[in-house]
Amino acid sequence: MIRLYNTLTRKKEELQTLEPGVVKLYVCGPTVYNDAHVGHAMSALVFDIIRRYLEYRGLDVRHVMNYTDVDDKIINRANEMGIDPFALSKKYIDDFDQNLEDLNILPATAKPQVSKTMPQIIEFIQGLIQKEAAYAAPNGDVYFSVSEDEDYGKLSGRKLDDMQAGARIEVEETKSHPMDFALWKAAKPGEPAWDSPWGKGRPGWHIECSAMNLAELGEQIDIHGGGNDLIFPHHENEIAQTESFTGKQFARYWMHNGMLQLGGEKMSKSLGNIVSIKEFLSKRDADVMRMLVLNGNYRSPLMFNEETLDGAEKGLERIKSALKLAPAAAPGAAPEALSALEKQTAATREAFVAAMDDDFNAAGALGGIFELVRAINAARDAGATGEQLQPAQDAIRELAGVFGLRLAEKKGSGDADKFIDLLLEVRAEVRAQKLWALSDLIRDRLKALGVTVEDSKQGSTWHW
RNA sequence: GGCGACGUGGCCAAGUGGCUAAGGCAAGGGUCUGCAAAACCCUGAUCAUGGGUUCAAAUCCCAUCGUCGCCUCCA
Repeated sequence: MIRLYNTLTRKKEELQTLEPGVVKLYVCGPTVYNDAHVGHAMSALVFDIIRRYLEYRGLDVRHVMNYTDVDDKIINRANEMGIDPFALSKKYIDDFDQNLEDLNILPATAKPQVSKTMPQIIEFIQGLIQKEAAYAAPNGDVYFSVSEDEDYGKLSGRKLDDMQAGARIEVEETKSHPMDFALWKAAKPGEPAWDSPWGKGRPGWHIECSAMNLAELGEQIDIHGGGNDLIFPHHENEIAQTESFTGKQFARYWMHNGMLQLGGEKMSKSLGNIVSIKEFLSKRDADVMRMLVLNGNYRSPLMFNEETLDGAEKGLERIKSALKLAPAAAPGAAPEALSALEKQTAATREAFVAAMDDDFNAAGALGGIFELVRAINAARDAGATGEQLQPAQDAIRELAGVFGLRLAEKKGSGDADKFIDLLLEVRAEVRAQKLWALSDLIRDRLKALGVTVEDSKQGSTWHW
């Protein structure tokens, strides 16, 4: 039984899907006007891990992630750069797709864009007007009427009366309630615009997700996800729109990831404390970012700094250490040692599922994996053969695979490999003659170049 | 000011009523090694603070302090 924390009810609930064996998952994607940063990566990783786990548990996941490609920021930036807004958004959509691939994130099964969903958006707005949940203002704007919505505020736990007190002073005259939000914005000169019953214009931010959800997944979905900074107003408004339109419950479960913290505050474009995904990947392996996410709780803030990244990277190395082969001459481990390894393998598998079933507790599941790592390394030290280690190592690969970890060996510039091999061959001769000073010099100089040499009775190995 | 989440060893963090409070990183000691590295073994927290409920609380309730997010665009 899979349980997950539902923002709507503030409780963990059992996952019961609308259709047996199928999970309809919608995750809010980025507004594409700039390089995506590691905060976006966190969100994408969280839901990738969730998706992979649901699939591991035998569920068919229909995963939709949208691109917001019509927006003030895109238009402004394109104008600044003197280029077409669609050329700009296209570039950043391609970039983001590449970022996701580099991070080993499975592509969504559908990736709708606002600019390609315009008829459905207009139809949606018309429907809301017909139901008197929305109204067109004289200037060509269309607003959603929050006071017509009985349970507005249920996701974020806000009440309209409370919010009015803090509402901005400069309320637009055309709104009948200060909290009403735009479904359609009348075109201003120089902006991309589409024809509509209310004149030329473009959609507001929230309506696109409601319309794309409806178009891709239908009136009701299982899980709606996104960063917790979207709870209000974005997700609140999505609920208001869709439920007013369909008269049915929209998403059954709302899942929100915590914010990535850089220097004690949320990483965001507006604060300017950004590390782009591209920049991150030029310095560290994609697995490191994933480890960082796995070691935390997806709902909590995630500390992103050199110390936590180093910890994640070392932890990753530790998991990889379990995959090292047994020496060819291994004599075989004693029966007690082998049964301990078998026991731990089974225990780790069991702990993994138990932890992940409980609101995707990856950190707990990871703990079990590390215990198996220790058991494997201990068995190898105790003389286990490759064949004896195999089942446990397969379990590591399998479970790490569910997490989306690649566990690939670090790669240097491939051309150097055969020269390093050659150097170590020569060094082996030097060592045979017990010329330790020279042997150590080679090892130290290689270390300075990023190559780590490890000596053992069976010979020397190296890695980047 | 309002709403929400949270505060576990130096750092990251699991655990939400009851066996010895997981695990990773860092640190120290040891085994192995010519020396290192890797691996393995060993060492440390009574759970922000103060009350309360209970036979029993890190785990429930109240208060205080602190951190973060949202209330404007944001993953």
